[in-house]
Amino acid sequence: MDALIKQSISAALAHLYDHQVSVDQVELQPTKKEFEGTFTLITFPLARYSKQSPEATGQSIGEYLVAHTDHIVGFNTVKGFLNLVLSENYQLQYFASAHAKGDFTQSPLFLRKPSEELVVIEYSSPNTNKPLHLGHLRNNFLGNAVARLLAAAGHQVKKVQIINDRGIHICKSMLAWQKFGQGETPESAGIKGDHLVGKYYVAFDKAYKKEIEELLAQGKDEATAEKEAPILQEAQQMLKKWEAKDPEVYALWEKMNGWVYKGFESTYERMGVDFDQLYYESDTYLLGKEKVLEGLKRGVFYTKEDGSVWVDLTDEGLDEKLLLRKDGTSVYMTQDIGTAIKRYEDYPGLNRQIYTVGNEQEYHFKVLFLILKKLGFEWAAACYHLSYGMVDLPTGKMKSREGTVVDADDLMSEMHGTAKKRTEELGKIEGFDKQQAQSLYEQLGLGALKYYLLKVDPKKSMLFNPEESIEFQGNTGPFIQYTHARISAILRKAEQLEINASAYDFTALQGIHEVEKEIIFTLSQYPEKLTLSAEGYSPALMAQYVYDLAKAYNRFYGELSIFNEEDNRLQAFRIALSATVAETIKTGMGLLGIDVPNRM
RNA sequence: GGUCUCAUAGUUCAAUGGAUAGAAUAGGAGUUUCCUAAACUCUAGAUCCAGGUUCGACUCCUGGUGAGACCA
Repeated sequence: MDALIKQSISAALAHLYDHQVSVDQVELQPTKKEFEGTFTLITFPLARYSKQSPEATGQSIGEYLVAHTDHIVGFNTVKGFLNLVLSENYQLQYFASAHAKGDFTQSPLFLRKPSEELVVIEYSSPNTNKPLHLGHLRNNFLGNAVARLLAAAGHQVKKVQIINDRGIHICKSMLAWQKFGQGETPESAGIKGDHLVGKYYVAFDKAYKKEIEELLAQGKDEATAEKEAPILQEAQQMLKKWEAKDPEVYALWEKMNGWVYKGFESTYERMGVDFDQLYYESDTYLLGKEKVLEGLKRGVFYTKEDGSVWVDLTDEGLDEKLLLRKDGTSVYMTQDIGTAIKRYEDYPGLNRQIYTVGNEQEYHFKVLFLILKKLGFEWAAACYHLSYGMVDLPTGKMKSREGTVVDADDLMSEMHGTAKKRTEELGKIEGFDKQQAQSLYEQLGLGALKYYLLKVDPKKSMLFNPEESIEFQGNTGPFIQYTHARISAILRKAEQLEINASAYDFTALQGIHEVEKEIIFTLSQYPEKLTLSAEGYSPALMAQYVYDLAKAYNRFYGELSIFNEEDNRLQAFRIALSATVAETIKTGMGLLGIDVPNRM
C-alpha cells in the first residue's frame, strides 16, 4: 500500500519543485492516532527545495496529491507533518486483491524481491559435557527464527551447528564416570544421556574441589593447589591420550558423546529446531591447525620463543592472540578457523555466514574475522556475528557452580504444566480428547516461552522472570494464539453457514469502521516488517508486528459483530478480513517457530 | 590497566533524528441477553546527570555516574 503512495509523492515533488526523489527514498510513517490520516510525510527536509515553510510545503503537496490521484482524498498539515487520508475505496481494493491471492503472506506480489543469497546460519553449538539450559533456548529460538525469516525473505538458508565435542571438559565427565559411575548408563539410571553426563561433570567438580581443599590444608597456595590436584592432572592425561587416539579413551569418548547426542536430539525436537548439517570440532580442529601452520609459513603469523604461534592484531587496535600453544595443541580460535574454511568448501558460492553466539564472544569473532581476512579469504567480510545478550535471572546471573542454571528440559515441562493448569482452571478443555489436550498444552507452553524470549531485541540482555514468562495475558504468545483460535471459530461457523466470502465484491462498501481500516493498514505492513526483521536479524520486530495485528483484531472483535450483521456484503468483508488476519498471524508466528491452535 | 555494550513508568519491554515518548504488567474504574472475558474500554504513571550539534535529540558528540561483558 505504501509503495503507491510513495510513488505519488515522488511524482508530486518532481512536478512541484523539480526535485527528483526515487520511490525508495521517500520516507513515510504511519500517522499517529490523534491525527486524521493513514500515512504521514515529514516536510521539514523538503523546505529547502520548495523555498517555503514546512507547513506551506505540506499544503502544496497535499493539494497536488488530492488533485492528481484517486487514492488520496484528503490531507491536513500540522507544522512540518503532512497527514494523508486515503480513499476508502482504495483501501478496500488493496485488501480485496490481497485476499484474492489466497494466502497473501505467501504471495510474491506482496513480497519484496531481494537478491537471493545462499546463507549459512550457525546456532546452538553446545558443549557435550552438560545439558542445554535457558541460554541455549534463547540462542536456538533466535537462530532458528532468523533462519526462517531469511528463508521467507527469499534467501536460501542452511542451518548448521558446531558441536564442541572435544577438550578438557568432556574428559572431566569421562573421568568422573570411570571413577564413580560403576557402569551406569542412561538406560540403567533412567536419566537422559545429556543429563547423565552432566551429572558426572558436576561430580568431577566436587571431587576436584575436595582435593584442592586438602592441598590447601597441606599449606599449598591456591594457584598451585588448583594446578596440582591429582584428578585434574588425570583429566589432562586423558585429553592427551584422546589426542593420541588411545583406543580405550576414544571408545569411552564415543560412548558418552553418543549419550549426549541422543539427549540433545529429543530436546531439539521438543524445541522445534533442526539443522541441515552438523560440524564437530573433533573434525575441524586439525584443519584449523593446518591452516595456522600454513599462515605461519607465509608470514601471516609468528612464533614466540617458547614455540607458541600468535597473530599480531595491534595494527587493528586489538591485541596479540594465541593460535597454537607451545605444545602444539589448538585453542578455540584454531578450530573456529578450520570450521569457517570448511563451511566455505562445503557450500561453494556461499554469500553470508551468520554465527549466533552470545555477546561475551564479540571480541573472539572480531579476531576470527580479522584472521580470516589476513589469511586472504575475501569472504571474511561476509561473516557476521549475530550477537545476543545474556539471559539473567531475578537473582542475578545463572551460575552452574551455584546451581542456579535453568535447565531447558525442565523449563519446557514446567511451561507445559502451567498451560495445563491455566486451561483447566478456565474450563476451556471441553471437547478435547486426551491427546488433543496434551498437544494444546505443549503449543501454549512453548508458545509462551518462545514468544517471551523472542520479543526482546536480541542485542539486549534480558531478564528471565519465571513467573512472567508463563503469563498468558497481554503481550504474550498465548494472547496471540488465543486471537487465532477465536478467528478460527468464526471461520468454522461461516463455513457451517455456507457463507462464501470470496463470492462478494466488497470494494464498493462505504463507511467501514475505523478499526477495520486499521486492520487493513496493519496487514499491508507485513512485507516491510518481514524484510526489516529478516535483514535486521530481529525476530523481535516480527513478534511486535504480530502482536499489534492481534491487538487490532481483538478491538474489532469487541466492537463489531459478524453474524449479527445484516448487510451480506459487509458480513462477507468481515469474514474475509478475519481469514486474512488469521493467515498472517499463523505465518508470522510460524516464522518465530510458534504454532497456533484452532481451538483453545 | 585497555576495549566494548547498556541505562526509558513500581516492574518487564518499545520508539529508521520527527508531532503530546508507545505497550504489557502491577494499581484504580467499568464491559458478558451478542461470533471463546486467556478479551475489550477508561484512568494514573518514565527518557541516569551536565554540556554540545540540530528547525527538531531517548536516539548523534563530549564529560561524569552506575551496571555488565571481554582482552591480558
